[in-house]
Amino acid sequence: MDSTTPVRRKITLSDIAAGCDVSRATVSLVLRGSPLVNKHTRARVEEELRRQGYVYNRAAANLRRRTSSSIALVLNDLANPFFAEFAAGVDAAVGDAGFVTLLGCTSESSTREQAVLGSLIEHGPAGIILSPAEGSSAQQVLAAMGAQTPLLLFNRELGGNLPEYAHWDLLILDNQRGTRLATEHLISRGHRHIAFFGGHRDSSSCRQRHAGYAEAMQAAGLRIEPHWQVECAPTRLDAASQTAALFAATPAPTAAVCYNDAVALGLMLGLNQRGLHPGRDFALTGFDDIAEASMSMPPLTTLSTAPRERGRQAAELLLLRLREPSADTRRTIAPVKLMVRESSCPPHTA
Amino acid sequence: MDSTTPVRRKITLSDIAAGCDVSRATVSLVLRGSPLVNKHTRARVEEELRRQGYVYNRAAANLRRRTSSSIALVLNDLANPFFAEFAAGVDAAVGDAGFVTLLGCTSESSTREQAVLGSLIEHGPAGIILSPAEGSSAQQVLAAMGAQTPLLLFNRELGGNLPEYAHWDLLILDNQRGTRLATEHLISRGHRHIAFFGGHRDSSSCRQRHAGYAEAMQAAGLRIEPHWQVECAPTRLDAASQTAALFAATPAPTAAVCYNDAVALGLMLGLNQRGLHPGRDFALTGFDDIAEASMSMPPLTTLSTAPRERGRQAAELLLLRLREPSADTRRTIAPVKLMVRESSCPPHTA
DNA sequence: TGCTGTATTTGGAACGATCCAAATTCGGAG
DNA sequence: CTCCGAATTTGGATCGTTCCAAATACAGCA
Repeated sequence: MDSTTPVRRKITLSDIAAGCDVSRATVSLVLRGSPLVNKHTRARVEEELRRQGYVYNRAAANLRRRTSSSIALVLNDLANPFFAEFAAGVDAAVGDAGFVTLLGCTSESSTREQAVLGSLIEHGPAGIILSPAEGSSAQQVLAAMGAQTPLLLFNRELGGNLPEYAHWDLLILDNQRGTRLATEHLISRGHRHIAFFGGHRDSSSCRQRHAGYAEAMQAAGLRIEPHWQVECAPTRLDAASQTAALFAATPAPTAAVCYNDAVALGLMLGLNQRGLHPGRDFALTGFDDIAEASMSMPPLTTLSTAPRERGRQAAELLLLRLREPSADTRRTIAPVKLMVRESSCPPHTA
Repeated sequence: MDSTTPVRRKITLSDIAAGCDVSRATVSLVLRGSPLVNKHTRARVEEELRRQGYVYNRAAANLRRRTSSSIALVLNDLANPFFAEFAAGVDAAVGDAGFVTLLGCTSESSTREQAVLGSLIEHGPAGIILSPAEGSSAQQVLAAMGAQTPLLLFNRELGGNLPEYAHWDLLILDNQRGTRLATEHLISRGHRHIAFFGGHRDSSSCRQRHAGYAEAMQAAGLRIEPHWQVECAPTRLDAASQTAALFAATPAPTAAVCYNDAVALGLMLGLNQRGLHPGRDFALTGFDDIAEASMSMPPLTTLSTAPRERGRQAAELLLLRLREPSADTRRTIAPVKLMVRESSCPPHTA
């Protein structure tokens, strides 16, 4: 039975052991590259492994060794390019560390999140990376996954207060500093009437981004008109349709700090529909630096978050925790970088 | 020790059995909802499960039952929104079927693909969904994963000839019909000079899309000038920079069928840079109908592929195969739908 | 040859669940 | 009471690997 022939039964250690007349223990040692085995024996065993087309059964090994070789990744929205890039980064780092990624999507539903966590936890991952669904709470998450498995929270903090014994690390973007930089940049270009556009006030990242904007405005002694603060879903479509709200009263803003790139691109669309040229008649900034940001018309000034890099970082933080299970809880705030492009022009009237 | 207290050792069946004075077998029956156990016993056991905060060890169960509860998903490029949506669809369907998704990204490298497959196969997935990296061959894939595990190929066919005993199903888009429809549409709008823009000729999907274009042109008795066929990487950036090639000789095309949406959006950019207004001075079509297609300026005429739906479909095809391991190999060609939008205007001169 | 120390090899008991055949309990019917 | 069949429960083997203590092989040396 050579390696190109399909076999019915799965080949196990015992098959190999029997095939070259050694014990299972010896074969196991060969598989793990132990220096204990004789060179000659090793060669014979390796030949037999190839010959029978053996595949290692990691689940059985994990059971015996009481270890795990997987990391669970639970995302609120994989279809979002930001999270897709993030996932790619996580998977790369997880793979490099010899683990495998268990994926779960929650579609922004905390009910589904509980179900997904419950299902993944039964597969005994070494740790979990979770980007929580909107409105999911610490109690819910704890109930679904227990306190045994290390957790790294990404992107959002959880509602409710988490139990002190759960070692839950955190990795978030420096949202507040990001929008502060963007706002300061617009101010330095001469804008005085600056809006904050998009996002939902009940998400922690939106609150933080709004805070950065408000901070910069206040520091510059600039007043914020109520109609300059427009909420909308973080999608292009909704952003475009909310554009009118910015111009519903006077004074109209001459620039807007947008919740994220999708919103900013939608706002561009809405501006165009009103006959305004973004980057000439109206300045705006985004957040995320998604692939399209540099390719839009005009190219979008935004904050680069390097999602793939964040993915690697998240995985590495979790792996660190696995190595030191009782180390202090880490709160990591990833820097963001202002990418100045043409959308953040000076005011048209200036 | 109540459920909110962190525990050191993992709770097993035996702990529960000991805790309420029944045998392990009985607890196992309760866990699986067997009708054999007495109502009263069941209640006692369930109470104890809650009390000790038991988590099912699916790996151990799988070992004993010689089953698997995971599906591996191996993608050439997760950062691409098309595949991200696809992955979300796969994960949803896989989850609904009670399986869990094992993720692997190959970054379009067939070497990495082998490594990823080799690592995933050790976790014993019930089946694999693979969107092959460019240039990966049937022999390579077979060597990495063996012939035991059912495989569903998505999106691309493999180079080399696969062994007849491997039951490898296939799900691809109706690429050729898609571009044929797009080309016919442009012809019906009055275009005669139509280019095929973007993609690499060594990918099977690009060849199929080109074939659809050529078929429609030939059917309409239209000649194809050599400089109307421009290759470029399927990215906005490269597409934009290759725009000039279309106008390098006369007659210049008045329209282009693009390899995909990313290329089409890049071409729009390139046209703008040359002072041409896409959708007025030049018509173009894309492929994929990514989220931005309907939001671009002008909105892009393209072929809808419903990637999330394709993900569900892929998962379901694989699950079907699991149920009937020796059924005939299936080759599924998913329909695409022409979405007519403003980018496919009639010729400017007309 | 016998002895010692190092190099290799090995049986059998885990890991945490499930299967299965056999044992036990239970509620009537006779 | 006793006996029978149905309802419940159970011990022990098993899945494929690793661990561990103990067995064996092999050299070199006196």
